[in-house]
Amino acid sequence: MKNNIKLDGTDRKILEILQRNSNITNAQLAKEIGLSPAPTLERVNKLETSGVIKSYHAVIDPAAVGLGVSTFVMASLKGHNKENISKFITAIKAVDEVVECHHITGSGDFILKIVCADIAAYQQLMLDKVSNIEVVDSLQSMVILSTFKDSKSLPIPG
Amino acid sequence: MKNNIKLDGTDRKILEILQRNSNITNAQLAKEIGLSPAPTLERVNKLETSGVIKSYHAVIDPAAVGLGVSTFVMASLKGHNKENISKFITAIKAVDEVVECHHITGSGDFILKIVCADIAAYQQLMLDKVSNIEVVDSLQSMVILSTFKDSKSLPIPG
DNA sequence: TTTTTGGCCAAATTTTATTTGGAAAACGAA
DNA sequence: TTCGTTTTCCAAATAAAATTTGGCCAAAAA
Repeated sequence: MKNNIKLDGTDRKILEILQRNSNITNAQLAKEIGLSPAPTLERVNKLETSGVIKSYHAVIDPAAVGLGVSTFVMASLKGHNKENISKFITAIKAVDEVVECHHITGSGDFILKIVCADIAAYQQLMLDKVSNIEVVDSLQSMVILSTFKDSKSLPIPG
Repeated sequence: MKNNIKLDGTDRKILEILQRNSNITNAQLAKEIGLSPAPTLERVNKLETSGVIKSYHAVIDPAAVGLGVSTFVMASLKGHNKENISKFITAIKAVDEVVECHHITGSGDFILKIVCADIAAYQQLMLDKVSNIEVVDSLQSMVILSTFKDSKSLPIPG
């Protein structure tokens, strides 16, 4: 649903809270925004069906499940035409370890975020599943040494 | 809690499902993993208190709330010493529009992800809040043209 | 001014989470 | 193997939460 929904201050409060913690009960949410549960729920439902809220997710600790290496990779393609881009995207979508893929301005064409177990697994992955893609020209990896901020909250404009 | 928790196949199924959709009911989750609700809930609670599941979040559509510009920014600092890094991080953490900040290997020192309303707001933000930071040497922006993959699911190793 | 609309609340109802007690399987030690 | 211990599970009862309902009130439209 792509209604041009109008958000008021209460809606923005709801969005801020649910971005920070979506496991809050409706009753608690209602208290925090200063409404009773019924209209609170109605607003949340409207935000969901209108597409403002897209989805809800658990965030897991990568280290706790054996994922020790995260990287950003800048990828350039051999040609910048639609067909090559399409081939690249199709190939990338099939790789679970590639958790993000953005088309960007600047020297590279794409930036990827990749998560895997360790450096050995990373090397194997790049060789087998990324360098491999025929339309890929060059790749430049940046390994994440540590993450200082990873906010799940977008800054909703006033 | 940082117990060295052992995950079995059922735990991994739970994590996969909750990463994809954390709004599922416990009863439905139980059905999908092939257990009854009681042990399912017990497992989820254990995953939460052991720190494997860190948090739960709603994801909102940036465009729907008036956020039209997302970028990655590579930032180099004037010196790579602890004090400068610390100053940079403190400054960056105070900027809501900077949703991610990672220390990386390679030419730049940090990569940031920034989200804001439009190019004008982005320029203003960079001038006022980022270029400004005294320890910042150089900045290179990459504007996201489109996003083809933004998975909220980490690939949990078998 | 009257009507309509939208947003709200309190309370009833339905659904879901959570607890409980105990059965079966898995495991370890003797 | 055998006995005790621990772990994991289930069904059913209970508690908590979501959701629906009906109606009130205020703001906007006619």
